[in-house]
Amino acid sequence: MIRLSRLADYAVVLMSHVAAAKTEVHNAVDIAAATGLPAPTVSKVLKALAHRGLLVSQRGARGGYALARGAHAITVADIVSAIDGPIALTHCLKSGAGACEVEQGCPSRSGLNRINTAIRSALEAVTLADVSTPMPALPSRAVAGPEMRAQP
Amino acid sequence: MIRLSRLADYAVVLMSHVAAAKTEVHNAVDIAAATGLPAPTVSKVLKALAHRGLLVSQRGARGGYALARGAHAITVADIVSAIDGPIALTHCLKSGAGACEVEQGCPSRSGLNRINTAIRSALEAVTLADVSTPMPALPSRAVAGPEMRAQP
DNA sequence: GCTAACAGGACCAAATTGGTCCTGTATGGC
DNA sequence: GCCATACAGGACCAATTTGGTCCTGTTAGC
Repeated sequence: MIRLSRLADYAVVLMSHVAAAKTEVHNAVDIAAATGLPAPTVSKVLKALAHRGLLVSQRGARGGYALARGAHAITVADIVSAIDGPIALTHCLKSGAGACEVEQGCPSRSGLNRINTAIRSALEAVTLADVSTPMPALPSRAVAGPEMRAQP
Repeated sequence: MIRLSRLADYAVVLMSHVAAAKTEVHNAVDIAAATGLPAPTVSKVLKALAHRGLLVSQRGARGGYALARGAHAITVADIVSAIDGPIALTHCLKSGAGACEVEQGCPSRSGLNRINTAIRSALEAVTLADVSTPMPALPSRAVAGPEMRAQP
C-alpha cells in the first residue's frame, strides 16, 4: 500500500505539534504526552530530526526542541527523508542505476522513475505550514493537475 | 523511503513483460525464467493479478496468462493496488476517518491526505503502455507540473 | 553540585513480508 | 479415454525489517 513508515508518520505529527507553538521549546516527554505517542520512540524520532537539522535542540535543564526554520520552509519531503532516508519507490531506484540485478527484465524503470519523481514532487509541494492548518478549504482539484499526464 | 513492496514491484515487471508480446499466452515458469525472478513467487503474483482481473488465465495444457485489457487501459495504480491493497500513505488514511487512535494529535491528516491523493494520481497517470516503452524522450518537466502546489 | 534534558548508542521483540510447497482441478494432446 | 501440463488456492515457514525500550554519557541551568 505504498506505506510510509510509522516513524515517518510520527515525525510529521511531532513536527506539526512543535510548529503549532513555535515560540516555546518543547521537551520530549511533553510532546509525547501531548500526542499520546510512546515517549522513548518520540525521543528517538526527535533526535533524528534534530540530527538532520530540522529541529534545533537545547540541552540541559529547561532544554527541548524547536523548529530550525519557519514552518513554511520545511516540506513534508524533508521530514520523511530525514526519518526514512531518500524517497524512492523501489530498491532499484534507490540504489541508483545499474544496481538492479534483474535489469534485463526491467524496461519498466523509466516509467517507474517518472512516478517516483511525481511522488517526490508531491511531498515537496506540501510544507509543514500547510500540514498544520486544520482544513483550508481543501483545493483538491489543485492537488494533482491534469498536466501530470505522462504523455501530453 | 515510501517503499513499494517488492511483490508490487515484481507485478509491474511481470505485467510489462506480458504486455511486450500480448498475442501469445505466457505460462508462469516461462515468465519467471525470462525475468530472472523466483518461479513460485512469480506464480503467486500472477495468480493475484488474474484474481483481480488484470490478467486472464487459461488453465490446462498450453495454458497461461494474457492481458485482460489493452496495455494503455491498465494503470500502474491498478497493478500496485492489486498486490498491495488500497494505496494509502498512513494507516489512518487507509482505515478511513475516525480509525486513528491518536486523532487528537493529528491535525496533519488533511495535509497528508492531500499528498495521498497526489500520489494516487501519479500512479493512475502512468499506464502499462507507458511503462513498457523503453525510454520515450522522458518529458520530465511534465511529470509534476507547477499546478501541483497545494496553495496556488 | 545537583538535577533536568538531550546524544548516541545497543539491544530485543514482534509484525510483516517474501518465498516455498502441496493438493486440487481444468484443459489439451496423444 | 488417459495423461501431462498448468493454473487455483491454500497453508506454512523463514528472515528481514521495524518499532520500541533502555542505558550510559554530556551539557546546561538553578
